[in-house]
Amino acid sequence: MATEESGTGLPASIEAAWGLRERPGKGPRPGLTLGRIVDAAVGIASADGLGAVSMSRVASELGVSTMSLYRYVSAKDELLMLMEDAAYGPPPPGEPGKDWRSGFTDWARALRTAYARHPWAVNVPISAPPSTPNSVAWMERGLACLRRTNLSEGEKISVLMLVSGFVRNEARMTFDILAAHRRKGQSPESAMASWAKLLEKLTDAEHFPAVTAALRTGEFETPGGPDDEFVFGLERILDGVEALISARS
Amino acid sequence: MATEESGTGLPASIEAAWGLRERPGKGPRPGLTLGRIVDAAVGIASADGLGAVSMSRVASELGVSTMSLYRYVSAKDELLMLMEDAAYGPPPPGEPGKDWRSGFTDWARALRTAYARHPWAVNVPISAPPSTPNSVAWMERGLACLRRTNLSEGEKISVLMLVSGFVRNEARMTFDILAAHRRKGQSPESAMASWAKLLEKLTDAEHFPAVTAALRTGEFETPGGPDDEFVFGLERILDGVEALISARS
DNA sequence: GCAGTAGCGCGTATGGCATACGCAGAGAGT
DNA sequence: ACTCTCTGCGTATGCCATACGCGCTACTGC
Repeated sequence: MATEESGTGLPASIEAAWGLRERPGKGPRPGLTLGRIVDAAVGIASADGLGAVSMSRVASELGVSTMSLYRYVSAKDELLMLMEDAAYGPPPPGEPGKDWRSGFTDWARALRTAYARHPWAVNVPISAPPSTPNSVAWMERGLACLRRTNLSEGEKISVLMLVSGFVRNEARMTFDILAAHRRKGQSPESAMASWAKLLEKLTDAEHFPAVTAALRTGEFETPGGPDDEFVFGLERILDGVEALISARS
Repeated sequence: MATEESGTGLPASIEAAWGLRERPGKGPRPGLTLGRIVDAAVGIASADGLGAVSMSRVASELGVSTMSLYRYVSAKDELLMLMEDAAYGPPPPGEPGKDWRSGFTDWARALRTAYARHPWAVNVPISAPPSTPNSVAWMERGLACLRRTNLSEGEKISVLMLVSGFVRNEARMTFDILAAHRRKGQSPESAMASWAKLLEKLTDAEHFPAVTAALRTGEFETPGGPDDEFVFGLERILDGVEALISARS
């Protein structure tokens, strides 16, 4: 069975990404590397979106046949996992002098930047907790920011999941919806405004008083942009975490 | 063009879901309804997952040909939007006497319950802000919980997005990863534990000190279950919102 | 009552997709 | 030199969404 080895339970290609797995010097030399395959797939996704990534497209980009790829990757979702890992890249180092909150804010912003650079990454389906090299490295960096707090280890992990989930979700909303809006020929800036217009047509004050009230203030039209939405959410969450930390001391 | 009408910019089938669109008594009586199609699709998704929902499968479930469905829905993603809307269902009424926080907590828990009933719904790709009847009704209810706070309308919407995004993301993690784990033949309870085992094999104390420290406490093994994770995250976020509300008064 | 016409169901066809299977040749270890 | 494993890949299967156009239905205006 090519899907397991060394008892990690991980797919073979993911083990290869961790640098386990030596070449058994038997048959012909491989003409490809996992890295080249992943790079080609990432290039396609960056150019034409995740939907354009097909095994045959990746293969033809590399000048090989479709089925050759299956010598390196046992299924397409392994390739997707590796693409996501490549999208994250190694986490930024992090400055040791900083308090947990500003360090963690940097971490979250850096993660968001990674998604901004590779918007397709938010659409990779997640079927397992983080287990690729860069994912775990990001997790390590995030936990390191929380090291000096009085949170329990379990709480640190919960906070990490909470914030990374927020960043991912926020990135998805932002980059995905804006991209879809652009695809429909509208300018990305007009997304909120045309949503408001739509809701005005669909809702009436009797059945939707709260929505109507929100629409009346016109604040849909001046949302301040997606970046403000990100900052707002992150600040709220970190305020909540800070409250927990304070309650502990 | 069948994709637009009445200037809402909405797909025809979504307008139909809003109850706009009268039948122009011209041609033969339709043999199907949008509702029956959506119900069939939901049934398939509930039984075999979202991936099992194909136009031909839905059609054969209804005893009609594949292409008949396209008289009611102009593309598969419209069907998916309608399925998602059906998964939410109408929001619970909400008790008027409650303060914002407990009302909003109820709202979030109810939303999570809706996802728990239809785990496939978290995998419906989002390409637009909420614009189906039940989505907007849930939004109305959520905003109503925040009515008596001193937040601006824009902030209320931001808070709503923050919390609904959290619920969706948390549901995805929980139900999706557990389902994948179950599919691999493992018991859902062992998911966290086997992740910990995996990380122990992949990380060393030199390169991953924080992860190693977290693993050493053994808190991975006793995570308290996904429900605790949900409650923890929600409490943190609401603490943050509460801090904002207090700062305003 | 009758023609026109819009809406309906559906058969057929196109062009994608992931991937199972097995073959031919490479090349290291014996 | 022989064997055995690993390589690349051609072929084939069975999915998928959906464009197009035909024959039919049943209501509207005459």
